[in-house]
Amino acid sequence: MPELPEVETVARGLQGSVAGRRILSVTLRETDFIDDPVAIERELPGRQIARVERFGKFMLLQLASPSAVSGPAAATTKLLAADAVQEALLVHLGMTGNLAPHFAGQPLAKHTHVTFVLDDGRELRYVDPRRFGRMAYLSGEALTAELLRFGAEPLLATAAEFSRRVRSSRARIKALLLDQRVLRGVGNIYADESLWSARIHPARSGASLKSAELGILLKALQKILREAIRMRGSSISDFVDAEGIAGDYQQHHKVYGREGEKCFRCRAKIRRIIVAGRSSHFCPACQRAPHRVKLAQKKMKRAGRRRASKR
DNA sequence: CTCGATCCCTGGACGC
DNA sequence: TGCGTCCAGGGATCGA
Repeated sequence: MPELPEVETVARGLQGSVAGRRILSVTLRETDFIDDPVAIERELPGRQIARVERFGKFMLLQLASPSAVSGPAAATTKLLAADAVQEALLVHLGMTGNLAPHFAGQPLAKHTHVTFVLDDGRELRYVDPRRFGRMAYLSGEALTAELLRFGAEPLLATAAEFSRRVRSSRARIKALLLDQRVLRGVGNIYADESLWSARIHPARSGASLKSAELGILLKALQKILREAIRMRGSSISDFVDAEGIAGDYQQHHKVYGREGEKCFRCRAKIRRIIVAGRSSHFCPACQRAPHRVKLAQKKMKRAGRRRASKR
């Protein structure tokens, strides 16, 4: 499941392997995950991939304008701000997406939905069994508007702005971490890992959190994301990067996927509950439940006893 | 505003 | 071996 570190790993790989290449032609197969397939077929052929960057969980394949001179200079032009990008192919990997170059002669993997033929005998192929991904060609104001929907980059966010966004909401912190309008790029794994690190229960409301706690949480999140990027992401299910290499960070998960195992800090059993519709892994001893969760638990226990005594 | 529910989709795990 | 069922979760959407 590609989240920020996994997408960063793929984007860096593509920046190294396909930036500067020109797209000669496009072949689409399944298109239900593409915003406007016709626009892709119309706009991409003949265009040069100037640069590949990550934006939240998206990859932005920035396109050089058709008249631009190809070559190293064009490929290394640094994009300073999202609103400076004129045209781009947005690619979201969803749960099972993979975007990687292949030699043209190689057989097509099952679920290959998009093929971009490149000018060097390779093809950039998008493979996505579940099609939870998204692909869109956007330019100008439409591109700007799309990018503005998202919150701060987690690695660049300041404690003050993070704190402001979280504390003004009564939603649960787990939901807020997953909300791409608050921070862009955090998914289920890194939300759980950072909450464990900061000893915050996933069901705490944003408004209930102290600024100091949120400062610790953001620092923890940033440290975990940087570490995960260094290890090329977490490979659970079958994530591999643009070179086909698996990540290693899953070896370092402290709570994700460890239900029933012992907490590395206090040896209590890691629990899994559903928060914000997602599996949430946490240590019940290190991450204290908010009052209303405790009340709900008591209520359930009372109900359980009533049922038992009726028989 | 925030919630849960539902849907999208396939593959892997699991029980029988 | 095969078949049915459940689950994984990022995101959109809808009604409460």
